[in-house]
Amino acid sequence: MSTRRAPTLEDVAARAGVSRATVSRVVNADPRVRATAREAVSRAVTELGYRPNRAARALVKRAPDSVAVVVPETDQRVFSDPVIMEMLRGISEGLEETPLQMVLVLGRAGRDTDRLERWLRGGHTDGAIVLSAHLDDGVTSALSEIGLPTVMIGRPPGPEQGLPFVDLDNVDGGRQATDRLVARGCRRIGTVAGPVDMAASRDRLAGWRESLGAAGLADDAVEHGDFSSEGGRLAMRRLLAAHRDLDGVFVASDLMAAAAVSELQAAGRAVPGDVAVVGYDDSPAAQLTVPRLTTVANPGDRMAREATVMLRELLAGRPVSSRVLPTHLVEGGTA
Amino acid sequence: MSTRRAPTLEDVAARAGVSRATVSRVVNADPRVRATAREAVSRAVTELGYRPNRAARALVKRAPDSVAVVVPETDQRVFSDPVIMEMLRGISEGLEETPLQMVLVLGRAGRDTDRLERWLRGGHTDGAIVLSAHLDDGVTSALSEIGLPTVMIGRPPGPEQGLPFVDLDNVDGGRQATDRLVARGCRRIGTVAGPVDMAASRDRLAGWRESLGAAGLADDAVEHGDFSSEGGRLAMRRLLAAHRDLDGVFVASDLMAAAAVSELQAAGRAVPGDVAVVGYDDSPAAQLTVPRLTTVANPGDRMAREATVMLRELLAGRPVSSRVLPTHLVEGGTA
DNA sequence: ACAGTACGTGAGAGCGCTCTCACGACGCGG
DNA sequence: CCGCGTCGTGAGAGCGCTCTCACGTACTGT
Repeated sequence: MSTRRAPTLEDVAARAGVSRATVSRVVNADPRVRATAREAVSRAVTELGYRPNRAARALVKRAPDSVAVVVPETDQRVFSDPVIMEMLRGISEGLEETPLQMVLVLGRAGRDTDRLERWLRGGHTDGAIVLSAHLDDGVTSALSEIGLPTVMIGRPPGPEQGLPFVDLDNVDGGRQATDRLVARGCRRIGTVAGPVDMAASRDRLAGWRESLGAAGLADDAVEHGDFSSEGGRLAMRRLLAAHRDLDGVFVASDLMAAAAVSELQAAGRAVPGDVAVVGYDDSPAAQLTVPRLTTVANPGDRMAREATVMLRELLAGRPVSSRVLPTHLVEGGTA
Repeated sequence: MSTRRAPTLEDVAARAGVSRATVSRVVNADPRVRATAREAVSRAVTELGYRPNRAARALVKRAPDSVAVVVPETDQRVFSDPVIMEMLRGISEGLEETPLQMVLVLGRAGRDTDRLERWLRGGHTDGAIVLSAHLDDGVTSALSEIGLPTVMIGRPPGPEQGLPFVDLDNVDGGRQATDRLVARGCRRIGTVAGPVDMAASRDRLAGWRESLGAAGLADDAVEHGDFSSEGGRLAMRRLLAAHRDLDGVFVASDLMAAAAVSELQAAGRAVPGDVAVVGYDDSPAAQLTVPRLTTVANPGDRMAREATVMLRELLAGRPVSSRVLPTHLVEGGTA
């Protein structure tokens, strides 16, 4: 019943009748080992159930082996955000072919910042990817100070910390969405924007303004939602109450857009007949609406994947610069 | 510009004028070091920016240092499930005070099972926690075969693999919800159940049946939804069409319940006046409804936290048995 | 005054692995 | 038949850390 020591290279070597070095070569697929020796080793490995000790290996080859994925779980919003999961998947896929492990670090800014910072300083990982949908929470400044190779997903709000980021072009996304409404002939275009403290919301709103400005239309019909379904419904209701002549609306998230569409229909407006709607995210869940939402692609997984590429560059000692990925409109039936 | 070697214990020792052992003691907060020595070391540590090498440390103290958190991302459903995030947070919190790192492993069953299994066999971590909201995907059997200390969150559907699990008492939850409707005087009670392939849905449905059976009421008003808002709305619509005399509904998730409430209201039924509704999850997002949902607590974070406790027992070599945590009704205004 | 007992410290042996280096056994051309 | 290159292999030196053990040194009690 004693938990017997795990077999080591030494044990395998003894069993196979070769030296440690040879076993190491076989395990690491070094070609210059005679076939007979290789087989003997392989047999010994399986017989003993040998598994290389990760720590020992990491100790000697000083290569990076793990990256922290920091999710500053600031509030309930992030929490229910499917995009977070999508990004995690993107990172996971981007790291798939590398020996890098993805160490998840959750923490609520404010409450956990100290702990988080201490942990990051602890040198547990060789790099970090920060999902920063939010206002600066102290973590980013800590990271840039520590000097840990870091990539931010989503342009950090507030002053630049000098950390490279990947982001999607939310300004252009908002513009494309609104351009579509304009091109359709809408003259009175409102927007259900996202939370004011998120860079993505602000950018989409800016894009909406730019498009309207270029078209010479008014840009005063704005209501903010919290990116949730219910928030979208309420914002749409307020928007409609304040501007009864609305014939087009850009809603800054699909979840909100789906709710907005049903709110409009409940109010007796045909979509897109009376009011055209463009959403944002191209999220699968919100594509169940009838008619299917016209929306803007917002591939969080691609962004995340890009972040892993950048981080690997950093780990290799090469400098990287921030990237802003293009978005595009996804055709649907609501605009 | 050469990437100079990171400072080691040796360097710190030299700078502080003590031995490696003393530095090690200071770093590890060993009390038996004279204050003066301790200060000298601390100073040297900060001056040099010394950070202990995790690999070396792990090599010598053969203590477990990381656990895999396997999220079998089977389909879109999990993806948008806020409960997953809640569980991740619970695990994160449960591991907070331990040296264990949380290594996230995402993988879609089927497509990624091989890769996942290979990875798990690779011995990258010392244990695993599996978020198993789904039908068996091969990962669990692999884990029980490998012998890696593992705890499942959510009772695995299908045959027991001998792996310990934590779960919430969904049968009792369904029963409590329905008992409430019965106690309120409802005589014609339907349910919007969850997906048929999930243990949690099946258990809640079973609880609903038990309660109705005990009360001598019919249990034929059943519709299934996919746990999404839209799915709940549609299921409610079908349920109402099939059973116009409904005076009570147990909806197996808050997201669906919120949609069901608005669907009922749209159909001209007062809630809870004409039809009483009980949801499930006590999710913050779905608590925004007016009136506030009467629902069943479903603390994923507590379950996850319990899983970390169990895993730590396993890692310490002690046997553990599965646990089913109690749930309770949360008062609201819809029943 | 001396043994006994802390207590703080340093020397040094590993932990399991990789990797360089050297060495013997070949095969080749001259 | 000798020198040379090639190939497969083993010996052994670390990687950075922890931890045991032994050794002062400074207290106690008698």
